[in-house]
Amino acid sequence: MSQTVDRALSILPLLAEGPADLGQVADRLGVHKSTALRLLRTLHEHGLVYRQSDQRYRLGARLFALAQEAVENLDVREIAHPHLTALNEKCGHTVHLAVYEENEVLYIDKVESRYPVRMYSRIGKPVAITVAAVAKLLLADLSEAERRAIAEKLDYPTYTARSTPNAGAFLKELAVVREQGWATDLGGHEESINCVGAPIRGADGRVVAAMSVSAPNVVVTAEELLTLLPLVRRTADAISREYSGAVPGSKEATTKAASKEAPTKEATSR
Amino acid sequence: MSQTVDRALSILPLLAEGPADLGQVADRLGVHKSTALRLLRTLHEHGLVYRQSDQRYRLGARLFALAQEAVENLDVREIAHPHLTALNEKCGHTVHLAVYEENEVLYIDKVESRYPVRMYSRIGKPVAITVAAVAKLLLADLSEAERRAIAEKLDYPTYTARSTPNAGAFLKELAVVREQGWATDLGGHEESINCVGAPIRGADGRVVAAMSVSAPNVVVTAEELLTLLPLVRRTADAISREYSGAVPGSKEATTKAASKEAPTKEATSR
DNA sequence: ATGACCGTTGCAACATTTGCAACGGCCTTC
DNA sequence: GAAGGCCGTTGCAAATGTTGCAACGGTCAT
Repeated sequence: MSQTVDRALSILPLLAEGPADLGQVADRLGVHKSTALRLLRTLHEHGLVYRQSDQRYRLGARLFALAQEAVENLDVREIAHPHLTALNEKCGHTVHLAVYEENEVLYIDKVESRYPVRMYSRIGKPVAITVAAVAKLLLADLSEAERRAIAEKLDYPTYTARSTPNAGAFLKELAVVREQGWATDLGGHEESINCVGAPIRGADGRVVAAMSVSAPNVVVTAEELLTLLPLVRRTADAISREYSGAVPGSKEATTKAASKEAPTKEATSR
Repeated sequence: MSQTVDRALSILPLLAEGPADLGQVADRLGVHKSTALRLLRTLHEHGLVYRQSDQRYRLGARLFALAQEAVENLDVREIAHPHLTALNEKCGHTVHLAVYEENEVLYIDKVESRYPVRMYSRIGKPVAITVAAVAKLLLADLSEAERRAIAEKLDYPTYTARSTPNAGAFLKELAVVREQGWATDLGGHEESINCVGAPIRGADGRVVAAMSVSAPNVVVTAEELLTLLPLVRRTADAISREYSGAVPGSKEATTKAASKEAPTKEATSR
């Protein structure tokens, strides 16, 4: 819609691939060097882009700060986190939390099977959408039209022999997941890894996030992992309750945002 | 420099505070709703902004994906290398760069005491983890639980009389290193070789790599080598700064001459 | 049903952005 | 050591893209 901004923002994914100099940026944007320079300068002023000592550009620290702030503002994550760590302490395996947004499923939290986390670097990663348990859970909650539209657009990579092969199989699987209220990924992404997952629902009953427990074959068999299902579902339900029940006030789930939002209007400065 | 882009980017930190609707964004930008709408649309197309079901805008998913990708493609070695060679030219000794990975510490770069190097044959080699300065630096940053777990599992070969003898001594040494922010290896690996090292930290303050300067006794005594410590630390800090990217608002004092940095943000029109 | 609020769109005037050409620094090459 | 090439940078005029306005349609509360 806005050409200038569009060009400027196109620089970001370009730089995410690796550092680039002015000429490269200008070329890939299809604009003059001078134009690219001005865009980069503006990005630089906002800290989204950083200039290294060899004069090449790369993504800047502010971007990470923004991403982190955004993650923290996702209140599902805030509420879920203690439950996830508790679950991890009980079963010892890796626990994931994911949300659906704009045709993507992303991990927004993770508790490693050992360490107490802080790995902000790992979260934010797009999920293997056609096979992951959390992805199935999140997509299964969409309307049939949406599900079909998305299923058609997806690629179906054959990670393993058990990967979802095509749109038809995927839609069928989603229907099953939708019906039973939980999902698995048994070696569909990596041959030796199994997952069981359950949905987290908001006050209106819609799925707002999904969680899963993952473990390698060599530690527990798929059958053993499935025995954790009740525990996983109970945890997910506990999160759901807390998530939907926490806000006594108005309509929806935007908990703390509403509290200090309304009065501010002039309060900004520079 | 570019007004349009400048406005669009100003929306991001605004949204980081919490979700906002079109009117709020327009007000705080000081522009018309229609203008704000078009900017938001462009941001939305690029996934930097997400529109929740109540029509308000939030920071979007691609922000995470970008940060994630950037982190993965961030090459410490690439950034560090010029600094390492510069240090080598100043002091003449061998300079090492190492990272921790999967219970191992590996050299990932090395500048020989003479030649400008391309000795990639040596790098990739596991480090004597119980004695090397870089190993101490990398392990010292782990959580106490992790440190202990690793210390227990390690062997403590007696390379020399000064080698770290056992887990207890190692943990104690790690505590010291963690506290003082630098490390040494005085004849712990080879009787006649001394090292001083310093950590390289990422944007979140965690140690992502470690560097050290090594020299044989016959060239410089341990005391003389220690006089290089400030230089080593300064180099490591410079690499850290460059690795994490610049801080947005303030001035930056990274490398050589900050020749023409004058144009502050006041230069804008109106 | 009425009014208010909010997001959205087409349009014309305007300001902003764009590409160009030229400069200066740095490095390699002859 | 000079010549040539490469890269980032700047001022300028043309023109393209952006802006604010006014009006529309939808939703919600009165």
